[in-house]
Formats: sequence, C-alpha cells, structure tokens
Amino acid sequence: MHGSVSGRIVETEAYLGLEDRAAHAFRGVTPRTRVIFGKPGHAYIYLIYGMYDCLNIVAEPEGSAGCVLIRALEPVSGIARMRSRRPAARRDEDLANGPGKLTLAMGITRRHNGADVTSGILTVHAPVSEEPFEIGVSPRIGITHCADWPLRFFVRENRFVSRSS
DNA sequence: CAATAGATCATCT
DNA sequence: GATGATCTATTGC
Repeated sequence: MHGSVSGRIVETEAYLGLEDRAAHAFRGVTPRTRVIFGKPGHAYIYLIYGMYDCLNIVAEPEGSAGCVLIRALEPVSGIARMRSRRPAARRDEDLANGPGKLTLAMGITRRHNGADVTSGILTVHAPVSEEPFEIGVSPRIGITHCADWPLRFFVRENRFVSRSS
C-alpha cells in the first residue's frame, strides 16, 4: 500500500471485563467504556496520564467487555512518516515500541475512538519474514491490580517489543 | 546499568 | 480531588 503507515503487531495485552480490576471496563458502562461494551473490531482509544493516547481493539461481542491493547509495532511501511512524527527516535525499533509511542508514530488519536478497525485505519500484516517465531507470555505492564495475570503476549526475540521478557 | 521524578488532564468518586 | 493500561530525562550506584 503506497503512502500508508503500517506494521506488524508484535506485542499486546488483554484486558477483560467485570472480573478484571485492571481493566477500564471493570466499573461497568460509563461514557468512556461505552465503546468497550460495543461491537468487536472497533477501536477503543483513551488518554493515559494526560499525555498519550493508547489503542485497543474491542474483542468481545456487543454487550460484554474485553479488548486488546496494542503495545508495539514492527514498522513495515510509512517509516519516514513515522520518523517525522517522532523525530527523537534514533532507531526504527524506537518508533513504536510502547503503546504511547505507537499511536504517535501512526498518527492515531482519540479522534479514531469507536472507529471500525476493519475499514481502513489500521493495516494488519502477516509476519514480516517466513522465520518461525514463538509467542512469549508475561504479566501486564504498568498496572497495580491483577499484576500477576499472564495477559501480555509478545513475539519472542523480536527487537521491536517494548521489553523482551 | 537501575531507580525515580515530573509532565499533564480526562475520567470517575 | 485522586488516580492512572506512559514516556523521557535525570540521578545515583
């Protein structure tokens, strides 16, 4: 795709519903969490720490809560544009190796909240190479509740993840 | 290296 | 009014 900013997702975290104290949806439907309880395949985007937007994909049927936080991306196309949005990044692997950096590099903001992800704002890539890879599992990063739940998933040995274990 | 501090604001109590 | 699914710069060993 010419001119598009795209990449391979290499790190995610799952956030569940009413049983997951770390999830925004834990407290039920509010103006903010409305999207999480909506249709799957839509983007839930929120502001974190007053500074960064984080991208999630709603993953449960309408009426129940659950989403996947997209934490890191291996850039595939539009790398020059990502660099222009994140001039401080010195290496390609620093462009989108964290949820806040990722949205910055891709130009995704809360303006996309609720958007249908299957209709073009994201391009999902198959693995970049034919090399086999393994999926690592670990606790989620930066949370206080349910801190030991193994709900972070990442491509092992991949240098674009935010941390390797 | 590892640990800590500060920036900054929408959301919910 | 307190909190937080982050990031960067800075301090200290």
